[in-house]
Amino acid sequence: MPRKKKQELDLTTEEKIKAAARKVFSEKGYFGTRTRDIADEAGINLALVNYYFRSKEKLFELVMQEKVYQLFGTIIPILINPSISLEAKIDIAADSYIDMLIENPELPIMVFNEIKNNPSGFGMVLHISPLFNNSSFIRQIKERNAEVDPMQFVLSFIGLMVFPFIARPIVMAMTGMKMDQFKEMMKERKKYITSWANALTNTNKDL
Amino acid sequence: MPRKKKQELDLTTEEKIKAAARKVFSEKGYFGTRTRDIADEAGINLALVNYYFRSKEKLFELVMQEKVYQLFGTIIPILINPSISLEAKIDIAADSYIDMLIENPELPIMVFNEIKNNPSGFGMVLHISPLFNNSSFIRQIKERNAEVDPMQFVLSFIGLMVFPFIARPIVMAMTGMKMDQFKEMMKERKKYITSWANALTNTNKDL
DNA sequence: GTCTATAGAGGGATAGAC
DNA sequence: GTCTATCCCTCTATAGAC
Repeated sequence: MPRKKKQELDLTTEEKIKAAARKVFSEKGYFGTRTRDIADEAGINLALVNYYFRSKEKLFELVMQEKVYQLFGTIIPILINPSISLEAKIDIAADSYIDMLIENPELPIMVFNEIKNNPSGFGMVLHISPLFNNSSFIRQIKERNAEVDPMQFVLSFIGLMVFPFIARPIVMAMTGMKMDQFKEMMKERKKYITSWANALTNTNKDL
Repeated sequence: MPRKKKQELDLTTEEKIKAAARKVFSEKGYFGTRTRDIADEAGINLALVNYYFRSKEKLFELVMQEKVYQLFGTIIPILINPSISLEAKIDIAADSYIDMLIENPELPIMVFNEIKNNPSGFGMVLHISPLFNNSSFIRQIKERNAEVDPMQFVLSFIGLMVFPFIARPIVMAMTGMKMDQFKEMMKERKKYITSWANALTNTNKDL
């Protein structure tokens, strides 16, 4: 394998195609993407897409598996780790998860939309993650405030972080924000989310 | 126009096609939909789709305009109405908006995804809605708690209602919920959202 | 208005040369 | 491994009979 000899920075053809596929599938979705788009983006020939990955569908499944793991596999391990306190989980998750989303702003809408198109296909990916059912996160929420439904809280906590990215085109259109400003706003949002998440677990005090 | 003579419940062909288009476009998106799917769903001939609506694209734009109005046009008037108090807005919006979403669970993901594919196309639809910039909702939030950024609050409030519908396939897969249970959970969620939204505007008390 | 038949373009996949 | 050329199916759109 003498491929690293000449140009250290160059990717293999296979990696070029995968990188192009990640980009184009994210932007246009499965049906909106033509294999020709991927080949052009990768700067290689159309036939090579099928040479390395049997079909458009196989390539898409590969990319989707990565995306699903990126979207869920990065936050669930934090939340179900029994040796981290609830406050620390909220802090760590809000900080690192939003950073990840800022780097991948189209990840949530892409994953949720494509899963809607093929819900059965991703059951296997998700059974890795028993977030509900006796995870430490759920137990910690119950201990903190027995009147808060843990599932409602999880939905709220994740939603507070993820939703702005899904609504991003609308938000930017309505406010006139540019991409940089949006990202700045999301960094600013971290502190709201941690304080609000802490408030949410103590709801009744406010009523 | 003797079309109501025989069967009062029957729709005109044009309405049948539009209804079918709403359903199929919602489920499969623009590129995933074939005009044949719409014709089959409507129980009519393929050629009639082009007879009544010049093209697939024109029909899609028509449907999208309806969907965008349904998703935003139903909540924004409530929020910017100066004669409703902040608490009442939160109550009314949480109640009626979630009811609407329960009736149209695929509406948010459909709209957000298709807008992502064509952000420029919907600028005109959205300029109707100056939600930010001196609306009564923004002013009321500022008055209530000067330390809460109104935009952050709006994002949170809308997100708490909308996000579960976007994540619905995942939530159902992870919890084993059926559709009826999901809808029940969302009705239950109304009271969390109102209490949490009230708590969010008073964040600092909890820190 | 509604149908059948088909034109015409586009796109996934592959054969075969190099 | 990489390219060119092309097969062949699918899909939008329309022509034209009824």
